[in-house]
Formats: sequence, structure tokens, C-alpha cells
Amino acid sequence: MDAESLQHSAPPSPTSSQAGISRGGNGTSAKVLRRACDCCRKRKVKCDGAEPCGPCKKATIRCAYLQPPKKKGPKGLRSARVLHALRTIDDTASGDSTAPVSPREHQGAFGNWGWSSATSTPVVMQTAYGPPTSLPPEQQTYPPAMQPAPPADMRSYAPTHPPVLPPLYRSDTQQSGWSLQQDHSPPQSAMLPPILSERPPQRISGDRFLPYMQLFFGHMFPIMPVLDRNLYLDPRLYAEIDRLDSDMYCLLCALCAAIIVQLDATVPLPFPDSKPMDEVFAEECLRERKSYDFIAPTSTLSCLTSFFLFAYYGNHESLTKAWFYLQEAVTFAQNLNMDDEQAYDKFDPVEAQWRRRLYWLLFVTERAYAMQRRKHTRLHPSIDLPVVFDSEDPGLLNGFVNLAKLFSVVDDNFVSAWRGIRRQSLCDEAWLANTQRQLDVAASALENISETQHVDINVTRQWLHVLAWQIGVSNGLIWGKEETGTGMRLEYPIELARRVVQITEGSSKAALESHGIGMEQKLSDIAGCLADVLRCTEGDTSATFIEGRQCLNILLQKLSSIRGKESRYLKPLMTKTEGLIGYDLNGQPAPPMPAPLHTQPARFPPTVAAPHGGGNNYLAPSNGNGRDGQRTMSMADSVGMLRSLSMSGNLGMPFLAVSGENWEWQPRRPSGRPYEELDTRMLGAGSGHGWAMAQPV
DNA sequence: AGTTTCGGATTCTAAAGAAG
DNA sequence: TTCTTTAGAATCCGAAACTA
Repeated sequence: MDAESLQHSAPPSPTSSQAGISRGGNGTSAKVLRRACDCCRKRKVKCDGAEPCGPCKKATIRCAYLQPPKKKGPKGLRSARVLHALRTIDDTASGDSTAPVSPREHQGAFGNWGWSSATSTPVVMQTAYGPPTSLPPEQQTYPPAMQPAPPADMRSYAPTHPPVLPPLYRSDTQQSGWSLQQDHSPPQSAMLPPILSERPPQRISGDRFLPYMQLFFGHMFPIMPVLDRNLYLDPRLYAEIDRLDSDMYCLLCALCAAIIVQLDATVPLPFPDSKPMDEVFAEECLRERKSYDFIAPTSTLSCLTSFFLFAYYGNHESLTKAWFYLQEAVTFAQNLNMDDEQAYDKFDPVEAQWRRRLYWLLFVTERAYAMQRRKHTRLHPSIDLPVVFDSEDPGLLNGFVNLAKLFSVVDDNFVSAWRGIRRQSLCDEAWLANTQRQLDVAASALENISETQHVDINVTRQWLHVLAWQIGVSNGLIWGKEETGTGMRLEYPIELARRVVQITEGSSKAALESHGIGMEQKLSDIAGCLADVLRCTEGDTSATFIEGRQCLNILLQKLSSIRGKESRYLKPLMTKTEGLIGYDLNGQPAPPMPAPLHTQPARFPPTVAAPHGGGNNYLAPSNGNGRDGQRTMSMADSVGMLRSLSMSGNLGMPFLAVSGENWEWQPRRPSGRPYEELDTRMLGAGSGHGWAMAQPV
């Protein structure tokens, strides 16, 4: 932790703030502050470092030093970055770094430079060196006419050998595996690169799949009940892997890749090879996909494959690719009319049920991921929920259906509000209170469900509450009059965190960690929000806030060793919590849990919101005293700081984004109006209740 | 005339790489 | 280990735009 970061919650000391240097070179010896206040930084005016500073005092706006400074200096390996940039320039300029380019050949990504001119310019096919690009293989795309044909012997399988597929997941058009022999395909002689016609790549040995499938049905099936165990646990499926349809083979590869990365460090994995097997499976899936047309004969297999590729990349936090494959799965679902209730009439009841499950899994996943990445959603709760099969454990589907119901509360208004694009007038207190209420009521019948599902539903519920609360802060609703159950009180995130601690402490490691990166992200979101509340109430010694610090401590410890390693979300969280709690990255043990946490059942806590402890009215204590302790700052000041954090995009966890070749933590877009649109005067007057009066218009 | 906004020059700082 | 180079972040000058 650098010295700058350490200062991020406090104004610079008089000595450090004045320790500037002269700038401008005009001999005026104007001092440059080490740190300007948030408003001066935003306004690009000179700050004097006081509290409040001169410009803020003059403009009657609140002066604060909340925004943490970013890390300065170059990121990542410098030479690698420069080399990559040079290669990119080189590739863009030539399209082939080894050969001079003729204007005829250089026609762009969608140009007709493939098979039609094969006889005259065969060199363009790049058969020996791959496509003329520096992209890794899985990112290379072929124009439709350029897709390499499958090897001759593989193409022959589909027509001559009946696929091992059951009717359930066979491609709708019965064409998978031999689509390149259809009329629209270009002549083989024109499109087949010579090197590919020599020998087909070996498929992964069939005996590699079944052990992973057993892990899937042991740990992941409760949260993804979309595969028929009778089929996928049948060794006959893997007996002749070379004869399997490409569609099914791709699904198996993507599925294994996802299983490995999601359960890695949670359960012992088979085949501890030197090279990570998840990567092998994922690469194999993508390789196979290049050998046949997986788009046109749309099938649920393709849809599932895209979904599991999403799971694979999502767990690796390759966020761009993850979102791409999730959207690909959504597109497949839409092409299959899975979002249309009428379309289910034509299927037999069992097939229809499997499709409903897949649709709702995509729905839940898209909503969750869209909330985390602030994306639009394309799927809606437009079809009936699946029903429990006669032969199945009813609890299993009950959990799945409840999760779907919970995410149905996350409607388009919620998504828009969270993305910060919903009209402020529509994001009012009544709407938010209703949303919070629905989150508590939805998915409340949790009888007979598995522990894994219980953890998922209840942590997700608290996580959505936290997001809703942040929307409220961004929209100024924390200033509204107290209303029982609105969940917009200052200390509400502490209650939510307490419930999450109860849930996680009362569940097994496997039940918690089998959700993969998703659970990690939700816990860190909750901890991030909690840290901000505690930061903005620093000095409050009331029981609620002490308990909040202990909950934060526990959540940080969870994240320090989740899934066998330290979560990447821990470091940005530690930045937020600097000085708040006595926990450091070296694993200092947390203090014992406070009494109130143990007075309630530790396992499977109540699903309906508990009565708000203490019933604090944040507008009431004008003297600034908490429930049974002391506050060093007024409630209005705390609320003001929170709102300031929210408007600068620093409320909650920062946003993990790609910048060049690197990841970096960026402030989120506020869940209200963008900062730029706000009149700075709305930040309120500097003294006391000025914040409380700062209602958005 | 006073105030606010913001492009961009200047400076600071951390990280990478080179030199000893 | 120390020094040098460099990328990226931060500050805030001053011109332009805006407002009363």
C-alpha cells in the first residue's frame, strides 16, 4: 500500500498538502498540491488543500477527499506491450508480416479473398501459417466461405453412422456434422487448405470425459439442471468419441472445461496433468467448432456449448469472451424460439421441460452477469417455469425454480436503474421499497432444497438487496422519510452482510465454492458496499457498526482463501478497508463473532428480512449519537459521504475492466444520473444538514 | 463582469529495464 | 542495489463558454 492510497479517506495533512512544488515555469512559484479535493479535481481548479478548501467554500459545495488516487506509473511488462503494439501496427499494415501485399489481396475481413480466387492466388489461404493475424487461435475467425472443412473421414461419419445422440439434444435439422456438404457450401477444392486435408487432429480420448461428468452431477447439477444424467453418465456415450457428432463433442469439451475451472480447488480433480486440462478442453472445443457449421443447423447442443464456454471464460475472468459466449447462447435460444411460450407446444413434454430449464438457466445467468457487468439483458421471463419431473428429486427443481423467481424481480426497471440509465423520476422511493419487498418475498418456499442451492439463493438475495440499496443511494432515496421495511437506512448493508455471514458460516465449503467465481463476486460486492458504509461512519462505536466491522473482517477472510487461493477482489477491498478493521493480507485472525450473530440460527437463516435491528431513523439523532454508542460525524455527513462516493462511481466494488492487455479496477458508473449531469450544488452545503437537504430534483 | 467548464501543459510517481 | 527511462495519473493554468 503506497502512501498516497493511505491518505485516500482523509484530507492531506497541512505539511503534506503544502509539500508541493512550483509549476508553470513563469516564476510565480505557485505550489502544486499533493492532493486536490474531489470537487476541485472535478472542476479542474486549484485547490488549497484546506477542509473545506477555498474554492469549495466559495462555491458553497461540500468539500471532501474521498476519491482514492489511482496507481501511477506504467502497468504490466513494458517491452511486451510495446512489442504487441508494434505487431498490431505491422499486421494492420500488411495483413501478412512475411509477404508483401497486393491491393487485390488486401480486401479486409469481409472481402472476397478466399475460395473464389483460389486458383489464381492460393497463397492467400495461409495454409501453412494460419490466417494472417496475430490473434490467438481461438480468436481467429473465418469468413463463412473460408471455414476449413472437416477432415474427409470425419465428414463421412454423420451420414453413415447413426449419432449416439438421444432425440432430446439432437440438432433440430438433423444436419450437424455434415453441413459442409450442403448446397450453400463452396466447392471443397476451392476452400480446403491443403494442409488440413492431410490428417485430422486427434480428438481427446473418450475416457477423459466421464470422471468430469461425475463431478458435474455431484456438484454443479443443482445450479445447472439442464443435462440428462442418464445420458451423460452413460459410458457408451464416450466409447467411440471419434464417431460422436461435432455438436455433441463440442458440448462435452466445453462442459469439461467449465467443470474443471469451476470446481478447481474445491474438489480433487482427476488427471492432474502438467497442462491445465480445462484449457485443453476449451481449445479442443473451439478447434472442433471451426470444422463444421455450428450456427445454421441451430441446436440446443450449440446453445449449451456456448453457455459452458461462457462458464469457462467467466471463471477465468476473461470477461469479454464470457459475455460474448453468453450472448451467443442467448442468440441460439432466440433462434430456437425458446423465449416463445407457443413454441413449446410442438415438443413432446419431456423435451419441452428440458428446454424450459435451459431457457431459465440462461435467463438467470444473463440477469446476474448483466448486473455485475452493467449490460443490457435480452431474455425475459416470457415462458412458464419448468415443473418437476416425476422421477426426480422435487427439491432439486424447487431450488432452481426459486432462483428463477428471485431473478424475475430483477426486471428491466431494476437493470436500467442499476446501469444508471433509468429516468430518475421513475426510480422513486415507492418503486425501490416495492423492489426490496419483492426480493424478500420471492423464492421464500425453500423446502427440501439442497445446501448448494440454499446458499446460492440466499446469498443472491442479499446481493440483490445491496445493489438495490446502492441504486437508492445514487438516486438520493436514502434521504427519504423513514418507512419500515424500505431497506434504505444507512446501516442496512450491515444487516445484509450479517445475514450473508450467517449463510456462509453455516454452509459447507463445497456448497459455497461450487458456484465458482460468481459467488466470489457477490461476496466481494457485498463486502465492498459494507466497507463504504463503515468508512462513511468512521468513529461510530455503536453495536451495529462494530458488528459491521466484524462482518467485514469475516468476509475478507473468506475471500482471502476462497477456492484455494486469495481472491483477486481482496486487494481492492483492502484498499477500501484500510484502517477500518484490524485485518491484513497476511491473514491476521478475525476477532470472535459478536453475540448477536450467534443468537440466531447459523444454518439456513430466515429468508424474509428480519426486523430492522434498532430501528434507527437516520434523520432523527440530530446530536449524532448512534443506538448505544458515539458518532464523531453526523448521520447527515455520513449519508453525504456515501452519496459523494456513489456519484464518483466509487460506491461498492470497483469495476474490473480491460485496459490494453491488462486488467484494472475502474470506478463504476453511478447507478443514478451520471456524475457529469449533476449540478455540483446538489452536493449540498458544507455545514451539517446541508447534505440532508440535498434532494435531487 | 463574474463564474464555470475543460483542453491540455506541466509535473509527479511508480514500474520496468539497464548498469554497475 | 542503484540509476535511468517511461507511462500514466494528477494538478491546475488560462481560454472559452456561460450566466446574471
